[in-house]
Amino acid sequence: MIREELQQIIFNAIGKEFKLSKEEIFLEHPENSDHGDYSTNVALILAKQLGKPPREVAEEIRSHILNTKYKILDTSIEKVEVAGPGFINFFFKKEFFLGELRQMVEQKEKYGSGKSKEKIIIEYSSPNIAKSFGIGHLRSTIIGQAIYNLYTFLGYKCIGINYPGDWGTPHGKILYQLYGKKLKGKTAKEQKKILNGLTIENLEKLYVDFHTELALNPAMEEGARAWFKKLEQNNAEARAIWEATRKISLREFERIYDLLNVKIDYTIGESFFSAKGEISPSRGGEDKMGQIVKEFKEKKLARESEGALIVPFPNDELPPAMLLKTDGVTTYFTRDLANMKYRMKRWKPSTIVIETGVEQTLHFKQVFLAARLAEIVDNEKLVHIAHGLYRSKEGKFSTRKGQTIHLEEVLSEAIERARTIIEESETTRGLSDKEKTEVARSVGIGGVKYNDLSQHPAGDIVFDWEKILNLKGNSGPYLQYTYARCKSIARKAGNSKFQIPNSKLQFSKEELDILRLAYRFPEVVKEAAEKFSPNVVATFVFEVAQAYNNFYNTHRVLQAEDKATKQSRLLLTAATAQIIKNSLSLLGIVAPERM
RNA sequence: GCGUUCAUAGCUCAACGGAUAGAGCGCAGCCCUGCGAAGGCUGAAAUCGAGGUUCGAUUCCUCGUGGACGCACCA
Repeated sequence: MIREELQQIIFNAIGKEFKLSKEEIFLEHPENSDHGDYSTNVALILAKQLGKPPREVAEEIRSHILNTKYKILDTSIEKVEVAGPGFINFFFKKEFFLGELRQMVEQKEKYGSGKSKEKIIIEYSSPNIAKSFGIGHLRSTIIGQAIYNLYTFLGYKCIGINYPGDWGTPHGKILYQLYGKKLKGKTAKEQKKILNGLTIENLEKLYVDFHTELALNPAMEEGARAWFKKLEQNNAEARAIWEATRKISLREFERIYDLLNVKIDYTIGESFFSAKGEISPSRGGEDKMGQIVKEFKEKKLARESEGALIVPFPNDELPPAMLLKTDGVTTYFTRDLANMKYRMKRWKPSTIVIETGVEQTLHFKQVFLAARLAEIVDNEKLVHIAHGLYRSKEGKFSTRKGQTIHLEEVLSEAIERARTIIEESETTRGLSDKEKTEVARSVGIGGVKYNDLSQHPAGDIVFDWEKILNLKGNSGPYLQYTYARCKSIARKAGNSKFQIPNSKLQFSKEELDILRLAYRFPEVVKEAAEKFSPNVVATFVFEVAQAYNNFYNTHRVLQAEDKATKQSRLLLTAATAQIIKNSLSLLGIVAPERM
């Protein structure tokens, strides 16, 4: 990667006595192209240490670079300049851009990919059983999937895990409601029939009703707890109802994942760790929670407090976390530790990434620290990606009050809007009804995904129908449209082979703008992965598309002035299409050839 | 009360301590007898407040203001 090569030659020039590692050498793309393609401020930093004027230091670095026989000086670099207070600016040769262009069209979907051999676990999605898939779970699902795609692209062996909430007291509530309202007094056979006919909406309504009715009848709380206890004790009836609700939910989630083009390698829910052996013998259900409690006791990391078993942290770095409640029941802290232990043992990853909402930040700090104290993990990297929440203009959505915005509703609405535009558009005239349906799906869903992924994961997202369904401006459809436009031109040109234009060819400003962006794709991917921020890719690809559209509106491709120009513009068009397609693919967005 | 985090244009968001703070929506105007107008161009419009560190601060530190999230028997 060109960026790394530049860092290397600067590193060689500044000498090892300065405390800057190669990776710390700051290189930016100046906004103003007069300042070059890359710019570094190292001279400004070193000037302080040396007590010399910054420009003088910059000049020294510059001549050191120019006086060393680097290959890229011949092949790629036009000039190196010292500018302003002491920036060193690098300008690229046309040959460099042409070389990158060639790689884009030759390497296609491999352009920018990496060869890491590390293993990384990514936990994402993790919806709750017996609730419909809300807009809130969209974030974890698609951010997690994008991270998965990014790391896979960089060569990592990724293990994607869905960790659904299929255990705990909320399930007691569902059981209580189901039994009391639908199953009471029925024979086993009748019950089975009723359970088979249930939908996710039924379950969700029961859950919401539970909380409204609870206000009038506080005894329900006790009833729910009793049902959960039955479940824990392997009561056959409780188990049958629970299994049924779980099955309904998982089937529903599969449908959504399919719609979203999300692929998850393993679904291992909370019950896997919580339920005792008898419940899930086929899944090796030994008492994983008990083992954790035992281990923490033996290592003297846990102590009793007010009747509960807690894990205090050294120097009160974090508030204590609870392993066992006063009634002896484990908590989700215990569960996540068991989870960590299980994953370390089964996969031996170098990194574990967990993607959840921000509200769990403290919890995962506690889990990670406790896991280190207990040596469940060693040098492995533990990362919690905490995404902000979807909220309405009024505040947070509450499942309990039934305010959830159903993802499916959003998706159908988006698909419908896309369909309307497709019907009006002339560009899709030749498409069959089936193809139009397919395109509407890609565009509608792509828009919803892009709306989410283009924002920094950490921030909250204000849910706005108009924005999420927007098909114009900085949106998924804008990118898809630009891609389809490029493809259309290629089709009209007969998809002829490209000849790499010779370096005498002059590029217009608009063409250079695209070239100066497109080659950054590999470093953008790397940065997005390192920061666990898919929005870095989104911002980048939007800029590329903008640059292309600007070019498109100022120059002709098919009717270019001469043959050589036409060739180079076709090449540029093909490369742009490739960059857009690769970027969208990392974001999990489909790029239709026509729309 | 304590902790974490955020505050950028009317709205929704970018910006790795760097050069003139970028976009989108919306608003005002312009551009298809030429490759896809789901497009392009032009314009108005912003760093919460007060200090500090720095050659240079939206970015780092302190204080204040306002919001979000969390702080042991929900996950």
